[in-house]
Amino acid sequence: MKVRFAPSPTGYLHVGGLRTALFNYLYAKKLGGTFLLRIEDTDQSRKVDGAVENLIKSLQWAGLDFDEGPGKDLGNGPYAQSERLDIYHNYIQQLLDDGHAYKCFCSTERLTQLRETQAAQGMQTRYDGLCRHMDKEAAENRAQNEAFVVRMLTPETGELRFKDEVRGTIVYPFKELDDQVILKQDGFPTYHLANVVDDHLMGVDTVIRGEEWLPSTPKHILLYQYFKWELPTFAHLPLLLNPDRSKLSKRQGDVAVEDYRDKGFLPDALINFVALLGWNPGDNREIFTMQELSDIFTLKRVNKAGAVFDIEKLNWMNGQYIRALEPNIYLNEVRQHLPKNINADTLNDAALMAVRESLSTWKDLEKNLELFVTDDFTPENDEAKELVNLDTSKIVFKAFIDKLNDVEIFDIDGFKSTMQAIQKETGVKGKFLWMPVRIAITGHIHGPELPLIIEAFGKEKIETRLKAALK
RNA sequence: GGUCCCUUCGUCUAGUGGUUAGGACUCAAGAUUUUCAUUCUUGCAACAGGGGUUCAACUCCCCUAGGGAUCACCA
Repeated sequence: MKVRFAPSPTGYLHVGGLRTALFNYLYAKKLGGTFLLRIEDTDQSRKVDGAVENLIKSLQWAGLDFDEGPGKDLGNGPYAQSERLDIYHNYIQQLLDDGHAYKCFCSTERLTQLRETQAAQGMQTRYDGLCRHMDKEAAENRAQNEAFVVRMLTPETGELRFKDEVRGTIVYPFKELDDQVILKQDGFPTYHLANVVDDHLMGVDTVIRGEEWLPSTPKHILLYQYFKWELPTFAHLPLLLNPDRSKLSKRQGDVAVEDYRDKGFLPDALINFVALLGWNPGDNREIFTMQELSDIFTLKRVNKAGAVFDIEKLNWMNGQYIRALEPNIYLNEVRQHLPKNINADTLNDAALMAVRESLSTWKDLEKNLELFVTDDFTPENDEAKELVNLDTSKIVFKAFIDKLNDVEIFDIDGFKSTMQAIQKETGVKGKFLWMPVRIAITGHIHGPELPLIIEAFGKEKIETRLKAALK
């Protein structure tokens, strides 16, 4: 069993592409098959430097390693279509010889004009077949010194019916099919031809791709029939949508996988989130490792309707992942995702642990960590000022300073019992006991749990700030 | 516009003829007797509409409406 992910190198990996790649990957792992990566770079005008490297990097970041593809030749390479031109030419010639394709000399201008008049008349825009029945010999002669493209011949009547694993049987009337160009003037094949030839030659037997390919699937099937090749299984995935339900696109938010990486999302969380878009396990579980996903993945549970990419839920899920990290892994990750303006040396592990529960993404580190790196601890507003200046607060501060030499203050349980002791001594309790201490040492009304702050701050810092608050 | 696909809470979804239509995110309230957060509890919130079929339809069929994709010498 072999599946493939066949993106065109546009410069980055789209999250929709990530979802397609993921489903292919999961399906291959589930069935013990091969996950192949092929680069569909037949459009020279859209070449982007470094796009392939970037694509592979994003795939790897997400944990989707391919078994076969660029750099991993299993005997079916090369895996970039721009390096397979001779192969395509052979098959196109075969189609020509068999009468399943013909050379077309129509100019771009004529075709554009044709489309315009058709559109103006409310007609379907399609090739009018001018070169379709041209004498073969005449065509060969013209081809000697005229530019041409090759079009595949499509039946004029009848219908094509095929089975889609997620949608069931789909029927297209042949008259809807245009004589698709399969070889461009520049000598490159179009997607349709290259895709079919490669899938066959590379042994791909299951095609899992986005729904946008559904309308061109009949053309691909026709090609398989012309070549007398065995048809692969098709499964068209529902689209990922913008909040307005149009196809997920730039302008309405981030679509590149690297954008999500840069915004501080964990690869596992992104994968988990995207897996649940258009697929579900059939029970109420929502958090899955890659292994769990591949164990239970099945095309039968893929939905038909498009799914809105809801960033709110991704945020929530990412927070779940951050909180579920083993402490040492968490610490290591945080240090790698520290904002540039924060010096890692100024932060101890206790401070990093203190902010963990308030993180949704690594990007939240900056604002949450601020109180641990700043020297400013003046009360943030009038309410805060009032609380530190209360008579009872001063009493609490004094009592606290007296106990500063007890080491156990600085661990969580020790601090709690110290506070209880102070409560007993001073009679101050609740909000009036805790808040003044918080504000005196951080300046803020809100923040992580006080014991965690105390642990992270250490004696010296607390002493100076408490003494300052007494004045 | 033609063709094809789709339609359960705002969003992601469960559901396969008989259910108080379930879960999750978001939002609201409460609790965790220090805040925010976390966590927990509770709550708000949906079968697009109309016809059939059936003792019985969210579930099956038809129509309508709405949404989407696609109609390139781009993938």
